[in-house]
Amino acid sequence: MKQDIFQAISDPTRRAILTLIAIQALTPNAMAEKFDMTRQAVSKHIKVLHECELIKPEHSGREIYYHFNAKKMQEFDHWLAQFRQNWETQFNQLDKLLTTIKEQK
Amino acid sequence: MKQDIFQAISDPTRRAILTLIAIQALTPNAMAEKFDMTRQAVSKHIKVLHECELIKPEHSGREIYYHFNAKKMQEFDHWLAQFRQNWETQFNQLDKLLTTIKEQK
DNA sequence: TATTTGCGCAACTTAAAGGTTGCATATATA
DNA sequence: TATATATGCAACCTTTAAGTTGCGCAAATA
Repeated sequence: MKQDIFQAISDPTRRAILTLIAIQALTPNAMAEKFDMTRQAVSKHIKVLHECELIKPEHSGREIYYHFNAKKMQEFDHWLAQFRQNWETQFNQLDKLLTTIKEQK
Repeated sequence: MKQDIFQAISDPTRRAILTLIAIQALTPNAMAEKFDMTRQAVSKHIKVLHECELIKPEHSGREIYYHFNAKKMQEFDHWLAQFRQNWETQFNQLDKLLTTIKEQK
């Protein structure tokens, strides 16, 4: 099944993996040591992250180092962009309101 | 159950609702007309979005207009921030590589 | 070569999530 | 006041997702 990037980051364990990976590439075993679950469980999360290209494997003998794919993470940024103007507007309106209250004093 | 903002946006229907709401506040019925599902199904999505404060209700008689809460959406932006530096770095490295290749020609 | 180690795949269990229908409540309108 | 409309809540069904155990394969090592 083709994974969805939004669904991929909805899981807290996967978000933790991404945070780890963003600092340094790790093998599945290395990741599993950080979490209170079996290696296979972590491996399933890796599969999800890999399928939606949030991480990239680098083979080194029988070990696999997974790297963070920042480019893919930018898809969020693009999705968020549609709301960015929205919250800037809301804050400008808040500023106006605060200024008005100030002037009334 | 306290809803998680990441889990809330993982659903495509809820993302569509947010996109609609960001432009204009809507009632549950108005939203339901946009989707191919029952009003109750949409209502459950509204409940999820409301519990994690991504939308805010405004009562008007027997109708309820739900507004987009941009401030809450910024939580994503903050989470993304930890990766932003990361992808900027990766792109700088790409720039360096391209420059090197150019110079070799 | 025999054995250990790192990894992925498959089958299974359990919990959660998205959808439905039905019903209760509050407001608007005839 | 009687009726229609807008909404939320509860019960139920079905699918999916997260976790487990067990197994097979490839690479490193004794």
